[in-house]
Amino acid sequence: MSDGLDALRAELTRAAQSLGAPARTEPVLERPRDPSFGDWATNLAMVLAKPLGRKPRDLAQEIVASIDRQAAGIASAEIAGPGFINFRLDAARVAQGIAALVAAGEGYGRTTSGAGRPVVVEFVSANPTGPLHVGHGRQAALGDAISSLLEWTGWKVSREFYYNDSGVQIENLARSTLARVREMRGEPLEIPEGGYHGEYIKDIAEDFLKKHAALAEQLSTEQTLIVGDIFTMTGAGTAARELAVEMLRKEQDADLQAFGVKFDTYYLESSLYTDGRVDRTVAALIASGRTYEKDGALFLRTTDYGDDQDRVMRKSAAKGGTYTYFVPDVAYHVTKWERGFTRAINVQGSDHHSTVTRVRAGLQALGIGIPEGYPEYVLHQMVTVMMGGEEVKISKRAGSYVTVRDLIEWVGRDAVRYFFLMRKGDSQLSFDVDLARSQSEENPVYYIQMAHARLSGIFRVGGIDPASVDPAAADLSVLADEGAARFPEPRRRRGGSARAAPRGDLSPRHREQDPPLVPQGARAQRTRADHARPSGAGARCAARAAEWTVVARHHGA
RNA sequence: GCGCCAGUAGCUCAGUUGGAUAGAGCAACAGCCUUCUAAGCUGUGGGUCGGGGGUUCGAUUCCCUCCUGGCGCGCCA
Repeated sequence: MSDGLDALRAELTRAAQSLGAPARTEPVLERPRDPSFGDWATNLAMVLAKPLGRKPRDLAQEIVASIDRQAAGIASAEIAGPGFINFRLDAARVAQGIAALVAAGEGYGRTTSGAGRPVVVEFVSANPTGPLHVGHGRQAALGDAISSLLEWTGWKVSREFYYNDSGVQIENLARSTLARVREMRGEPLEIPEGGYHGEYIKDIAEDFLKKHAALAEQLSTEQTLIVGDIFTMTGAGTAARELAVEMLRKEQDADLQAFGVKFDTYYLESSLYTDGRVDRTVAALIASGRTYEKDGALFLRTTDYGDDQDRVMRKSAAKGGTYTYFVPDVAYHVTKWERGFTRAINVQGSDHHSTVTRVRAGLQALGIGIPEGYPEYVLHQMVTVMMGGEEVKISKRAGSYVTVRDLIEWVGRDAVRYFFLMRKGDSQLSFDVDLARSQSEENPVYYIQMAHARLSGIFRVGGIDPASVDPAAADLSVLADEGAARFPEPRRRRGGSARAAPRGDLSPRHREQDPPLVPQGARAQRTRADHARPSGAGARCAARAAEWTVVARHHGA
């Protein structure tokens, strides 16, 4: 998409070339720190000073003299500071941008830079061992926003959820369920070590009693509870596991639906075992010569790829002889590559950051042409939930942690998503439930909602249908602040001082300086009225709403 | 002890590839408004950019070091 500055760039490039600049010189345009300097600025003269061996300000003089203002679409060019050149855009050019914005409607700002290339974004990827917690919520918000941004810029995005439905956690889930079943049959409750204490396990146990009465009967007379991993457990263990995983997957799906997140694909870790991919991956890694056996365990030389120690792939017989977590994860990422995803992004909590090196090392050791930085990781810091000035840690249903569902019930879906995107992932996030619920200007969500409500109110009172406004018939030159036309670039706030206000600011203070309103037909008149009458409040609302939207998207990136 | 992330106004946070006088919201203070939704409007004050070195014409930004907080350092996931 053109940002309307191509003509200016072309003029600058031409001017630079005529001064003898290196062939690949590309003029960089940026927003001046202080809007009173102008709309755009370039440091071109300073960049050229060194290669040309001349003073920046002299070069700036010649560049300015050389530019064809008409062709570049600018009203003025001024030299400032050590050699910056400040530009003011031509009002007609700005109006063109606004007309283009209105014409493009909701599609404004879309680009095709992704060129339809495939990318898989993996996020949430919870164990099916309980309801989603707040960390999953942050991932869901981030992952979904990243996916939307990629779609917006022309990528073919697949949102993927990886189910860790194998391994020790699932064994614990099955054992916890059976412990609850026995409790319901009158035996003392003994939740196994590493087991799950949440209320939801009781629901599963109840279902188990209904569907597997015979197994439950048998269970109560057994002296020893099931042993072995998910591949060797039988009878009640298998039944409990299958039932629990099924119920919890349904529950997680319901949570995600309530959160408004939809996945394109769900990938089951267990399938990597059943279809032989894990074994094939291990065989390929052994064949690569990057593995060795020690103390009865199989190691991968991850230190060859920057890890601080080699990692166990297959545990020794004494520890069960199973594969460690990252082995199926490597096999899983091979499938992403083989499914044609030349780009893969994983959204995870920073508590998993130690797996990054391991997975990448495994993929490199395979030597099948996967790039070194594959997959990309977006790691986010931890979330704490605050209510009444204190940290909340307990959820009624999950027991030991606050769930996504809790947050949605407390403050609503949109507010939850907004609060998760409000901070960049690198920062720890304190989720203030009271703030998210409050109807005050301190709550950004409420602020945005009010902006929309007030704008709608203005149209309603004015008896105007916004859709009926024809920008082609309107005098857009009254809208000389080009801020809105620069979407999706994050808008720089213009500060509170009068000096900083751009030309044609629609605040009351500036209105009297605006050009007189000359009717050009009823429609045009109404269009101006739409924008001019609300003046300070309306324009500011719109600008702020746009800012928040852009800021939210920006943070999502 | 090692690795990753963070530390910017009273509070919560932005700050793009190294660039001009480091910004916003809220809070504080002053003035104004009481006809369109008062989320009032306008203005003012407020900073050793965690500390100290270094590179550079120029550092919140890059490098080194120290301090503080979070997370991770398992044949757990």
